[in-house]
Amino acid sequence: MTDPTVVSAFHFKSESPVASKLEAFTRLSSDDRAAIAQASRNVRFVEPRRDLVSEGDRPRFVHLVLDGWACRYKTLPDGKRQIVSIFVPGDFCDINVYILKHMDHSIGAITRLKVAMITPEEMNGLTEGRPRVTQALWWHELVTTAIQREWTVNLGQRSAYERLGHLLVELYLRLKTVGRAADGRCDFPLTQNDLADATGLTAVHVNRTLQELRRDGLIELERKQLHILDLERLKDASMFNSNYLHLDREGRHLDAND
Amino acid sequence: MTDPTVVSAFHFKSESPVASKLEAFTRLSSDDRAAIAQASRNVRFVEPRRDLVSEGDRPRFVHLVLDGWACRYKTLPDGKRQIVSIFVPGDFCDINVYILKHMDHSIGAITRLKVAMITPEEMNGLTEGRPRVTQALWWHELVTTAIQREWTVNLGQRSAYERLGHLLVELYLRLKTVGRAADGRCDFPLTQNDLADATGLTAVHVNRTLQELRRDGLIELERKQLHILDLERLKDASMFNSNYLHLDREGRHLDAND
DNA sequence: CGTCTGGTTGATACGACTCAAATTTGGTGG
DNA sequence: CCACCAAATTTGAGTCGTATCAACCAGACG
Repeated sequence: MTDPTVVSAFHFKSESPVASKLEAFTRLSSDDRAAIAQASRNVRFVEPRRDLVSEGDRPRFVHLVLDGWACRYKTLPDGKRQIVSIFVPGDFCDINVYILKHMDHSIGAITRLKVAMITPEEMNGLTEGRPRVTQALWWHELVTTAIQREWTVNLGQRSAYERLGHLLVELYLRLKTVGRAADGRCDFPLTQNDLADATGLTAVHVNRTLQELRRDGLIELERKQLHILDLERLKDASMFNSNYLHLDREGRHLDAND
Repeated sequence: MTDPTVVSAFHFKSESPVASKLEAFTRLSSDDRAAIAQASRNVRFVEPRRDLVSEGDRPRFVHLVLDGWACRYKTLPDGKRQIVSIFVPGDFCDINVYILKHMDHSIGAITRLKVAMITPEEMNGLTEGRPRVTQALWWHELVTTAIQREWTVNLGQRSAYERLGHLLVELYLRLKTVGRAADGRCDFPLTQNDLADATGLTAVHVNRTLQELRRDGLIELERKQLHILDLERLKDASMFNSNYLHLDREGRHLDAND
């Protein structure tokens, strides 16, 4: 279906994904950008399917995803797993977590992951005297929890078909704001098992439902590449309203594509 | 089943519910308490089933629930409604919301509601020079989003029986930390319809499932009064792990009851 | 070339939904 | 205090979406 020779053409923006993300909310000065780079110079790599943070850990760093995908998940006593969030480049894991004594969930790498480890002191240094950055980080937190609420809606009210469609649209739009998606296409490293854990479905049912989405001409998904063929139709089919992403910055450049 | 003469004996604590809640995290000085009271003097009442905040509104105040119950909800184009959070006394609605342009959800009163309307300036005045309060508010936000994550798990992985059990335990424990519950008993103004919207079930199924919980001797629920007969068994039955409420303050007084 | 992970298919079972109606409860006014 | 009404709860019968279980297949990798 998709042309297999076209592989991952979306790393063209050399720009920092964090800066891109925060600029969805506000313009940053070059000093702001430099300060962000400065705070995130302590970098660590995590191999795919390994944990970055484990439930019960005492939080010591704020993590910032520089490259790759990760997920936040919780495991129940009976072994079931729920992915509660997905992190893409530019996402902070938990600004201010270090206030808590213990992590109540784990964070795992989906792909090979490049993350910045930021100490509380570095976070303070970053925000001190930079109200724009401080506000942008606040905005980031608010959007993160708005996404969490939308996931609650997704699981509570939408059918399997709508749930998957909604998740695909969300991830596509989030990747787009950090320059990792365009023209309906993006990398998509989640397995059907991951999708199942994120949507509260079984992998078997995810498989059949993805086939339906393909059959309806809404998506192509092959070899870890997602192609949304008709974003508007997919949005409608999944009752997607992007207001919860809060991308409506005043004076924001409106992209013609969508 | 329950003795109908025992009605709502849980308003015995005259203490401010906010202070109680924040003290689950840290000790407050009398100045801290006074400042909180000062910031929350602008009070408004909302009648049951009326909206306090509507989707699309520009946020202007931080709201603080002083008395009564409320819920955050989202409505889908097809008319379905998902309750994504429940607010009980002592809960802030959205610290820092005013950063966003528009609300992406509504907040509705379940009972008659007494809320404080706090301006951004008053919030600043409250936190300025009061690191303990600032930290406590941060903690409040972190716990609120941890609860949101747990709801995602609840909807994604738990059966109807577990979901309802989990929700009842959570609300009981939250009420207990603000002195509105004890001995397994608390006010419980949610209708079965509300429970359905919160758990992603239908009201009919909620009804049948509550009957199961009663039949198993786990709860009594009548006339807006909940009585959890055996908290430990109910926790087990619903795979409840309270770590996400982050009530593990160092040196915290341990209540013998549970 | 064998192994492994991820994806696909088929048959069957069950939890939760739907629709429809009856019953109980709580509030209101006469 | 009772009659009435609307809201909330309860019950029953039938259906459907998604889970379960069990194979099988394809490509990636060492």
